[in-house]
Amino acid sequence: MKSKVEEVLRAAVESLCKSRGAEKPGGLTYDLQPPKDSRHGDLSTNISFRLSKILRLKPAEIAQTIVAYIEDLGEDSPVEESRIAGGGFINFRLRTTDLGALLQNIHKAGPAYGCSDYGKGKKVVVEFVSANPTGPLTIAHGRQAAVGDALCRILKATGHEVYPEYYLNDAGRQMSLLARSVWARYNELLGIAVPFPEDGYKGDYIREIARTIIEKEKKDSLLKDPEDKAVEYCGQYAVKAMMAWIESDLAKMRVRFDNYFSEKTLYAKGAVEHALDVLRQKGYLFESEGALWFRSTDFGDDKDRVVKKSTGEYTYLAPDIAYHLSKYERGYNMMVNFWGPDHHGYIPRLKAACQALGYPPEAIHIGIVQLTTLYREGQPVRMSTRAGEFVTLRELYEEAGVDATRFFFTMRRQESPLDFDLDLAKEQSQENPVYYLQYAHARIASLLKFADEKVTPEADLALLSSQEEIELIRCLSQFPDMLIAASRLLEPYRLADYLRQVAACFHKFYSFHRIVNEDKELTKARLLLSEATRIVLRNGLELLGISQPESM
RNA sequence: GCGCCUGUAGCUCAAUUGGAUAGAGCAUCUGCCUUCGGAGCAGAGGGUUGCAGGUUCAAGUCCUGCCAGGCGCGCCA
Repeated sequence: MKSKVEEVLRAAVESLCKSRGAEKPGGLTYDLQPPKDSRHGDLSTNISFRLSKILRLKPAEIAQTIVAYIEDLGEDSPVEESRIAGGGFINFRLRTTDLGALLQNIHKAGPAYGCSDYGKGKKVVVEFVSANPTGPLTIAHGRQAAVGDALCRILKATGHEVYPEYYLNDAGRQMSLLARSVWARYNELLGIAVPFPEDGYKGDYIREIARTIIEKEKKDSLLKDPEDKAVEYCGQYAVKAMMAWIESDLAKMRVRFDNYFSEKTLYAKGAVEHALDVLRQKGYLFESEGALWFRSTDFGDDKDRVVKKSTGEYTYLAPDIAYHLSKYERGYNMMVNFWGPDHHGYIPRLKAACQALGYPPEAIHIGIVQLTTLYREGQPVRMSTRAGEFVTLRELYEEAGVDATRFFFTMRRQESPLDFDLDLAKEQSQENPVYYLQYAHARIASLLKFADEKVTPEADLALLSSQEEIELIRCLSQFPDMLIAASRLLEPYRLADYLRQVAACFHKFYSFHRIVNEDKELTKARLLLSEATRIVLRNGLELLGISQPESM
């Protein structure tokens, strides 16, 4: 529908330009969108304002010419009415027959309604969570998981080829720290004193892992090995155990990854040296003070960065560059990373590295998912990683439920910090926004069951003429465009917000109008509208990873 | 000190990226159940968008300067 209006608008502008003897302006940008206030119409454009500079005419005059052109089309015009308001905005009201046809399309498309080919040709790797396997997932990771996964689902629905990926830091200093922590606990449990590493991991789960090693490996068998071998074994065992834990949390949260990309394999394949070679060949590496540097300032970073220390060791950046080169080499033409806020200073240097490797800057998206503060009885819940006593993601979803947890995590723009009200999330009542959506879905499901009549697309949709009905249809019509916006801006919260609107429109419609009534034709039309609403709610909730109950 | 982010109703947040009278939820108050699910609906109050300038047809949004808060600033990961 929108595209038809767009076409007509373009033709009108062309004719206007011709009559003024002006060139058709090439880089003209303008909006054609549903207005904030729906009383203005179904679609609204600011094109006259944009044209007025170029054509040196008053916006109102331009608007009049365009409206006249469209009105001359008569029956061929896709709009029923065009109006000028606010000094030059043009508001269009669509033909209601088109709105009715929309319901039939939704009915026909079913689960596919909302999908588009907007992202056609985009092969996108989405990297998120990527928590170090040195401890359980925290609620910070949980939010990244919910946001990242929802985004993957949305990107997929809008036609992107999507590859969710988890970067597994299974090498480097933190790994050896983990290994030595487990080793120390292992010995401790056997009554042997081994000094606990400074900055080691002190959580109880380390002791748990040590305990399982003792149980599985016949008590003290590790003691027979040379110590470095035993420590290495502890490390490997611990990573496996941690990842099993992490993966089971992710599965419970309905978060899917295609690939766990191991940092260790980068070293094994010589990928780090390879990546540095690529940079060296392009002239972005130099030596200074005995270290090897990457000239990231060529790409807007505020200082150059060391990639290989004077000791010969790599910095964290080096394998990361190699990892991102591998994304490039694996053929992805778009890259999305979600990181925690502690990494935000790291963005410029990695972006610089990606550009140096040849990624076009517009294909690189590195977003920050801000922290979550839990509230219980109005008080923030203290979290401290140092003491080893933190609220894990598991504790959270077991207490609040996966549906509420996922919804709360995604309902706000990800780059603003989130207050998570535990009491509210657990409440099975009107205040809880998750239930508001799910209730709407359940209500429709039960209604359709009650109606005892199959929903058919053959209905006289002109009968749906009340304000509440038209508002609802209009709301449903925006689903595909809304998903495209969420994709383009990489902001899943838009979907959460939109679904609340859908539910509100439906509840209003439901309380104003009796759906099953004596008028058979009207009943048919309203049932089709109800079913279309259910389809949008179902598809939308599915994209957020939230269940769609038939009854509650 | 330098850099980045944030500041919108009592609270938590929106505002289609420069568009029309700044909107939702919660909280407060007032109404609505003999009929399809009241986990719902209708209505009311609540704002100098941190402050002061500037840019233009149009500024919560852009530019400058202040004020307040958060984060980052290793040959750490």
